[in-house]
Amino acid sequence: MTAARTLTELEGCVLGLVWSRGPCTAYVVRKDLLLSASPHWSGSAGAIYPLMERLARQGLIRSRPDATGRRASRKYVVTAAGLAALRAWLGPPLPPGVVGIPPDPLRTRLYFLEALPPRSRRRFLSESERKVRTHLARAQEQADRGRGENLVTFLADRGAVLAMAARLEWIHEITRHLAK
Amino acid sequence: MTAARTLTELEGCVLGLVWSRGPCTAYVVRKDLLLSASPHWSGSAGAIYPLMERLARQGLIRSRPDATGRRASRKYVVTAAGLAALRAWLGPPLPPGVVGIPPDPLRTRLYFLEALPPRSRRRFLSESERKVRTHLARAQEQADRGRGENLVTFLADRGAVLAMAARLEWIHEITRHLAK
DNA sequence: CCGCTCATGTAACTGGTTACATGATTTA
DNA sequence: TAAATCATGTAACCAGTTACATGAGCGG
Repeated sequence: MTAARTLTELEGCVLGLVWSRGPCTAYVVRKDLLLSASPHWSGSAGAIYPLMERLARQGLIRSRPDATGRRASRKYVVTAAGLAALRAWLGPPLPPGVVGIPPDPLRTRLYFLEALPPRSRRRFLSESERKVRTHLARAQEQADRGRGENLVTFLADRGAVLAMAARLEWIHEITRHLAK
Repeated sequence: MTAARTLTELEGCVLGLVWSRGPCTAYVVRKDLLLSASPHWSGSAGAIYPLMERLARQGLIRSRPDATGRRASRKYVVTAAGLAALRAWLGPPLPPGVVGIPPDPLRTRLYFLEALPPRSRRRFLSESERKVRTHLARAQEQADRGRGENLVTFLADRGAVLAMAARLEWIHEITRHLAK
């Protein structure tokens, strides 16, 4: 257990997943990320396995060999130090990177919309509209599915729904302004 | 000019900035990122200078020595190949990473809210509310400032405003549900 | 002239991606 | 039993961060 570093987003998230899943393998955590509604979480093996070793070496999670399978496998649990680190990562206090304007690759691109010829511009907007609408519907389904289960998870999923709904409204606003 | 890779978000953004600023130094680009409303763009020198060299080596931007100063300095412009690469990066087509649910570190944390003791939970929410509100106001100001200038820039800034407004609404929703 | 900020970098480090390897388990 | 998928990794690479260096111009 070396000196406490500040956790990256992925580290904090993985620590949180191990906390919420109880004793679980690295693959369970990985799957959660792979199946996440947001494409942001890649859940690549090359990220997860070394990361969890790292957390274990720092004493934030502990592993014991998994008896059930024939193959080498370990189940992880969060230690007391791990819970403290998770809480510190969660905040409060909430740093600017957490509460400030979040990144949005679609917004980033929009700043340079005029670099596209008019025809592509229109296609950019119509395709955005269509695809964002689709992803919004998917987010809505996910939230509805988890409605009865865990309230906090449902509320977190609602965040994605509201974010996508706002994005869709925004695209409509843009289209109106640029149609003239 | 080696074979075309797909650009990273930062590369695409920098290419776009050089395109929109006309001939400009690396520092001008860097400043734009440093002064950006979103904490996502760090604009660290160690990222920008090598990145722009990279783009130059690929023939996407071209530099000529800047005559005005005594010190070594170069101004960059986008080449024809650079404009093509910029347009390809902008899309359409828009990949899932661009139109899908964007990352939000606050939402990520919310999934694990129950790992906090009740008192911290309430502080987490009240601090979120307060800080998101502040950042929303700042985003609003930025949009208002650019209102008369460039329409597209204004509309892009509006995206940040709407995203933050949605976040604020979301926090209120959470607070209502958890107060009971 | 001294110190401060501007401006242009560089070097070391590191977290995450991509691609590969491989044994175990299931399915056709 | 052959093929596909599950599950657990590993190795090379790379983009971006942190921290440092350094000269130019400017305000006192």
